[in-house]
Amino acid sequence: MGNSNDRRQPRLEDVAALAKVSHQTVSRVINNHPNVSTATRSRVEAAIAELGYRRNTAARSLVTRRTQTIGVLASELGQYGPANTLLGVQQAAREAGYFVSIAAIKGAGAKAISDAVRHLTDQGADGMIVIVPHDGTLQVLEDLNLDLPVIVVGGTGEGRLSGAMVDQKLGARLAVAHLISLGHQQIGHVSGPLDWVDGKARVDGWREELAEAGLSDELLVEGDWSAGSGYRIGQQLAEQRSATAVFVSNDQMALGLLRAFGEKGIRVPEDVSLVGFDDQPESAYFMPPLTTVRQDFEELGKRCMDLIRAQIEDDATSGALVVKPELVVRASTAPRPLPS
Amino acid sequence: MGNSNDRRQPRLEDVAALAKVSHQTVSRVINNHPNVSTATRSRVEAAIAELGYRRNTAARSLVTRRTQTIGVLASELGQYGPANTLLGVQQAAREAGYFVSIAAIKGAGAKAISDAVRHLTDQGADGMIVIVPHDGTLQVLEDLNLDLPVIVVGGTGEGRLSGAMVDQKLGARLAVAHLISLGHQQIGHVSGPLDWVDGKARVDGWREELAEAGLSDELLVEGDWSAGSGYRIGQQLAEQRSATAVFVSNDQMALGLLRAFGEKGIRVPEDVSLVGFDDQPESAYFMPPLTTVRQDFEELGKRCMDLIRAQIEDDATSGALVVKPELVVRASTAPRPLPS
DNA sequence: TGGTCTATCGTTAGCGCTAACAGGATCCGG
DNA sequence: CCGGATCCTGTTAGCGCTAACGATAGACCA
Repeated sequence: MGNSNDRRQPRLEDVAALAKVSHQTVSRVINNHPNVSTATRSRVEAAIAELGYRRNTAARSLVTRRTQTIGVLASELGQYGPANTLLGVQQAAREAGYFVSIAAIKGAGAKAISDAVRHLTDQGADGMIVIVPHDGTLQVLEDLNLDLPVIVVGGTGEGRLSGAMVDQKLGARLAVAHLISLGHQQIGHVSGPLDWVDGKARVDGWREELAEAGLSDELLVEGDWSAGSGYRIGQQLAEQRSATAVFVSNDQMALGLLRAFGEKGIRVPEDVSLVGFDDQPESAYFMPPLTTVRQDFEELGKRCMDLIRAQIEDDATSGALVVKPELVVRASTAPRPLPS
Repeated sequence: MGNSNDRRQPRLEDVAALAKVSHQTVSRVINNHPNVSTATRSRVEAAIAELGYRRNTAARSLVTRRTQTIGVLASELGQYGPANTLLGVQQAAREAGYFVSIAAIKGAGAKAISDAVRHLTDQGADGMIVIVPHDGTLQVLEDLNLDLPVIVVGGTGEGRLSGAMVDQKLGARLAVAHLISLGHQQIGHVSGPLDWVDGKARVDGWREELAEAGLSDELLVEGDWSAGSGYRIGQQLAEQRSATAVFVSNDQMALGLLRAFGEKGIRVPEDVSLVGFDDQPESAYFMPPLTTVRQDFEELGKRCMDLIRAQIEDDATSGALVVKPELVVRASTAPRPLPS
């Protein structure tokens, strides 16, 4: 069907020949250089369209020393948050004419990270976005001392590595404030791993809000983000029965708690109120539907892309770095039960 | 710290000078050409190590006309299945020395698809893996008439587009056979959208297994994969009370059904048995823990990568294309309740 | 009218690499 | 001791593009 001539893809030269100009003029048209007359410009554009010319990225990269590629270093890509952040990055990247190359890692070992980083730099990535929200990662990255722009999703801004983030502390405070407003006084927290930046930030938010209300922050248990850990912790909490409300650091663990409570005959929200974090699509269909804190991961990804583009292109402008989370009240929270 | 001289990255020439050979010999060492003496090879390798030389991908691509990049076209990347498939692809790719570039699309419009494809080909991808399990996608892709290897995840093998797949029909039959073995005779099915290849295949499996057992296949309702659709359908089914068991085409919808049934006072599994599909990590913590069909998405991704590599490198060998699913029995299925 | 300036276009070189060929050394059988 | 085969290495050209500079023509002012 496609009448392919000898040469596979047309080159600048071919377009130039057809438009009766030099290949350099064609290059100028493509790159929107100013000094091209309207007449030749349209003649060239016609030739480009006729031949279906597409610029060869490798050749361009070779001379410009830019690959127009953003490397994304990610772990836990199977999870809702990271996957959607990647989605946001990708969308913003494509709109800006960048390619997105990914390197996934399992765990957060120094070698795994440096291997992945090397993989991305081997490809000549112009910048790197890191979606590995583990404390250790930041250290490893700093030690690698890379000479390309690096943006860390959820980066704290401390050290050299900056990034965009959802205001985790605020999210936690929203959740706790909601519980307090319902009259709860014993408010526990099932946290994520404390060596994850987000996990720690949510603990801090929980603490601060409690402190301001003069409430105790003793009921803290550390989970590992998984529903399984939520389940095990839920079983413990069910035994103790010390809290009337629990702020859980993500929706999966909240699901685990829900099941553990259900098995022990503890009703949610009648006996204990529960607030999660993330607002995955499924959370609205838990039993009961989960009150939780929504994070806009896609927006987060977009902001990161904007940031790194600003760094690469040396553009001073850049949008807000902090995305605001939002409390979504559903049916897993209720006023504090009367002490009986 | 890093004593960076004038030139940013060392080139072949620099290595050659240090090792006192020609740049071509260095190239031979890097590419493992046979005709290099052991002495010079080790001398070159030492020089490479000393300078920290890394081959320039753009330059190599320019001359070899290979980018060592696999483009992944994906939709629904936020979902468990696609995200984990991507993970598998990425792992296998990195091991094989390939880069993975992604293009995500929303929906399955012809324009969105062709834009994404163009984006990937613009980068010079050597091959493309498509994780858009929508019927229409296949047609659009065929019409684009691409001249690079394309592998479709879950591809049926019909038409020109081949791919690796999990045996969906088998998975459905496993689920239904399990229900039949428990004595159920009215076995309904909540399917995915019927214009999705996987959705249709699971319907077929459900039908076939029922037919072999001489049971009716009238109880079919079409969902849209979301928990919300499962919830709405569950409400309907609760009214009808015609089935004693339901095979649901994915775990999210099963979650929706679970909640609808719970609200209507229908107990699972005492009144109705439920089987899902996918086995997401959370499914073990549903109430009750969900019996479901496990798919190994990562393995699927790996197989696809193997396949496309074989096509690119013109290697005849290739592993099995069909990944076997596996029934995971938990607590959402029980023997048929005695008719009362 | 002549000179300078500007807008437009062409020519040349080179980014870093691999393919293709060329050349020298070594080895072997006759 | 010589011809060719074999192994190793170097030289040359070119992949497709952009940057830098050169060249030309018209505009504009003194």
